[in-house]
Amino acid sequence: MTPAETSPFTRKLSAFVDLSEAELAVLARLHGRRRSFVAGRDMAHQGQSDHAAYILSRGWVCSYKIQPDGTRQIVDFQVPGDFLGLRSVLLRTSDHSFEPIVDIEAVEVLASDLLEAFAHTPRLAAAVLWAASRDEAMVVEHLVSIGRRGADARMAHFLLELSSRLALVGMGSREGYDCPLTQNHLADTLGLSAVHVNRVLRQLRESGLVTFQGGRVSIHDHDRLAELADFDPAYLDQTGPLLEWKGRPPLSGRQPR
Amino acid sequence: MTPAETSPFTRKLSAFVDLSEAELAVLARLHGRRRSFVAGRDMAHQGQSDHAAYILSRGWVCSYKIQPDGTRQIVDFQVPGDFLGLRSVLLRTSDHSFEPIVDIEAVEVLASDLLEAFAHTPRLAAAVLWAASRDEAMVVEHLVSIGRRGADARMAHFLLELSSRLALVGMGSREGYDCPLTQNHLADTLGLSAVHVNRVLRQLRESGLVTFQGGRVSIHDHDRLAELADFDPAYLDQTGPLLEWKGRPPLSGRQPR
DNA sequence: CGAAACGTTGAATGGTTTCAACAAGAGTGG
DNA sequence: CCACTCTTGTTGAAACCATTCAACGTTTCG
Repeated sequence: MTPAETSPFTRKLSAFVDLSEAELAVLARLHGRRRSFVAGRDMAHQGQSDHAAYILSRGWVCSYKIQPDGTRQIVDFQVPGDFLGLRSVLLRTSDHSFEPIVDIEAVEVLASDLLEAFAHTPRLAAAVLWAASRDEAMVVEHLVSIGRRGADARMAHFLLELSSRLALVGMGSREGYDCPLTQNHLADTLGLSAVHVNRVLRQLRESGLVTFQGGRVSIHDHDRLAELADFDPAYLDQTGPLLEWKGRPPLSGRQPR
Repeated sequence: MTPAETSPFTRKLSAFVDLSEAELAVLARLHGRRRSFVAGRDMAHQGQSDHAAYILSRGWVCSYKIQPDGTRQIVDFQVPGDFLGLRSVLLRTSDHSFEPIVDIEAVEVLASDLLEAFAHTPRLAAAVLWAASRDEAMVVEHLVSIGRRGADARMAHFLLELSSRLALVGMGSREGYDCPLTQNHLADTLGLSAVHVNRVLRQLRESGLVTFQGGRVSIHDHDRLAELADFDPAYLDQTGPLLEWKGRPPLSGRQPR
């Protein structure tokens, strides 16, 4: 399989864990029914338990929580190659909602198939567990961002994180990437008002750091941006899971860049 | 075993999952070497990989991240009965540091023992996984708090969450609990300055909602406090993990209060 | 074409931080 | 035992960052 044919999901896992032919085959068989969802309409509601999990193949999704007063906080985003609702499947609880940012395509993964695959291919289980752990690390970094960084650093950090994530699945580079988010999405993500997001973006643009316009993020000065954001991609680049699985040798990861 | 003899950890798990005698026995055997740590000195440093996990039996710990500019963000707290460094063990990565708030006592859990127990007692694995998932839900709620709640609501929410968690292991009630945190801890937790924490506490006290003084949290008006905080304990009270483990019947949880 | 969502900008308001000063208690060493 | 320091808590005043309100331009879409 050439890289062009591999799914973003396979591509992401392969970047960190050397999977064997057999394991790749199990991964391929895992892919079930293709499903589409239209932008804006929720996929699952807060509290509702939906037993389906998906691997996102095209489009962007955000997961968020709404408060009684109407304000919302976006917890994180899923881009192609990311798991969606993994915890809902494993634990039958879904404590937040999912909204497709644009029309999306996803492959359904049945809980039974997943557990079956895990049982036969422990390294695959470890790889998926690693991906879940990486997601959690992103939420923690998000928490730090909102708690202890100013609005400009928050924005810079967020845009850089997206850059790294998208580059991993071949959807962007150090120079920039396409991004379907509105300023409202950014506001709900960063804990700011939409108005202030606009001002911060202007300031970053006028400083020659980044431009966020017309669905495109153009990074003009990656280094100064990373410095402003205090961005250390270590939490994204961790060498794969070193979990030893009952006597088997630990998974070998590739060297992070 | 009478409740008085059970460890806080067992007590916590039992509150959500009906464990059999055999499973309880495995749990008890899991308990390894007792270790103590003194207040203030870090248990493990950011980035350093320490393969030990612990179950906290006495005292409080916080996990946090420090930024280059010296500010820190506390991600969450561990109280008796909580796991400590579970992810470090499973994935050999530790992306934040642990600081004992007071002198603590913890039981070491070896990764090998844990995986062994999981293999023989899948329901135990599910129970621990459930606990980990609950921790993650708390981090998400924390994120929402910092992102979308005012300082007073944040404080109220945090104090109420602690109340629920401590009540579960018999260390507090609706009326209050002992709390060794300083106002600095609160500030680093809630993303506020220490000075402002002081003002917020005064305001809450003068409104007759809650008093935080001399290592004691006294909740005077639980209902009004919960309303201010927009506190919905659902994310803490979830009925246990419903994970079906390869054909076995799902775990039965007790009814949440 | 009209409506609705998104983006943009100014001015006023306000929540939070910073700076500064001081009080109280704990721990330290002379 | 006392001075000394360090941490924690407390309060006031000024400065600042971010929000709110309001108005308007632009684009999209039915």
